[in-house]
Amino acid sequence: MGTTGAITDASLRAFVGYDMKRAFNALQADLSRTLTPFGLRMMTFSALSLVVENPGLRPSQLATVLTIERANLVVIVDELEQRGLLTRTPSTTDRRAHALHVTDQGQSLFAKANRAVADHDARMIADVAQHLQPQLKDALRQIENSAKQDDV
Amino acid sequence: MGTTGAITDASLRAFVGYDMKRAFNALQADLSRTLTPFGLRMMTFSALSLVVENPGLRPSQLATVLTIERANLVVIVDELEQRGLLTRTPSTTDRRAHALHVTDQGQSLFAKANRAVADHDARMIADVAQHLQPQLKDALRQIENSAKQDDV
DNA sequence: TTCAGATGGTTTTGCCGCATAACTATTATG
DNA sequence: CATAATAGTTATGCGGCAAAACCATCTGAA
Repeated sequence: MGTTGAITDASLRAFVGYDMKRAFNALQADLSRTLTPFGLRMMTFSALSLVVENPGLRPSQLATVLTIERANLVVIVDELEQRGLLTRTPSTTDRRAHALHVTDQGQSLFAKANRAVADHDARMIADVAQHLQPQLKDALRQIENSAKQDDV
Repeated sequence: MGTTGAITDASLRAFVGYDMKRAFNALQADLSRTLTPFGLRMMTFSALSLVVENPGLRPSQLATVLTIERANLVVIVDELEQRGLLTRTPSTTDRRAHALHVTDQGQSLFAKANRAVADHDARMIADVAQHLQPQLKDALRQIENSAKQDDV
C-alpha cells in the first residue's frame, strides 16, 4: 500500500467547495439508498414533492424550480405518470400547457418516502451541533446565491 | 406565467440535503467557469493538485483519495499526461505500478489555476459571516463522515 | 386581423461523472 | 509453487444534464 507514507489532500481541503463535494457525494449515496425501496431517485422524489406542494403546476414551472431543462423533465414526468403517481392533464386556460396533479397512490407513496427522507436527513446532520444547523442552512443558501449572481 | 401564484419548494427546503444540492450545483457551475480558461475540469484540477502535493503517488492511490474508481482515473491521467502536465513513469519497486509526477508545465499551470480557484472559493463564501466559515467546513466534514459510516 | 416572435411540450443527441465487469501483468501468500 | 490479491487498463452502460430542433399554441404589435 502507501509505502511512501500517507497521501494528503490538505491543499484541496482549504476549499469549501471540496468539502462540499465530498459531503454532498456521501449524502447523495445515502439518499439513494433511502429512496430505492420506494422506486424513487433524487429527482423523481423532488418532482413528486413539488407537485404535492403545488398541485396543478405545469412542467415548465417544475423544471424552473428544479433548475433543470424542460427537456429533461419530460422523462421524469413520464416515469412518474407511468407508475400512476401523478397525472398530466391538459390545461383549461392554455392548450399548450399541462397541469400536474398527484394521484392518491402518489400521495400515499410520497408520504412514506418523505418520512424516510426526513429520517435520512436528520441522520446526516446528527453530528452537527443543534444550534449550528440553522446556520448551516443559511450558509448553504448564501453560497447558492453567491454562485447564482455570477450566472448573470 | 404563474397565474395561480408563486411556486414554493418549502417542503424540500426543510432538508439540508436539498439546500446542499442547490448550493453545490451553483458552486460547481461557477468553478467550471473558473477552470475553463485553464483547460481544466473539477476532476482534472483535483487530480493535478493531489499529484503536486504527493509527488510519485500511484494512480490507485489517487483514485482512492478522489473516491472514484481506478477505471475512471485512467482517462483523467491520460488527459493530463497528453497535455504534458504530468508524467506516468514505471515504479522502480513494483513493476505493476506507475508513479505520477507533475511536469514543470503542470506545476506552472496548477499554480495559476489554484489561485483562480482560491479566488472563486473566497467569492462563494463571501456572504457567510467570517466566524461561521470554519464551522461550515466542520459541519460539511461531519456530514461527509455521517454518510460514510452508513456505507459500511 | 394578421403575422412574427415568444412560449410549452417533446424528441433527439451528446457530454460528463461514475459504476461494473472483464482482462493482463505482476506481486504476495499459504 | 499454486492461488489469491493487486495495479493498470479497456469496454460498456446508466443517470444527470445541456443544446438543438421541432410542432402547437399563444401574444403583441403593425
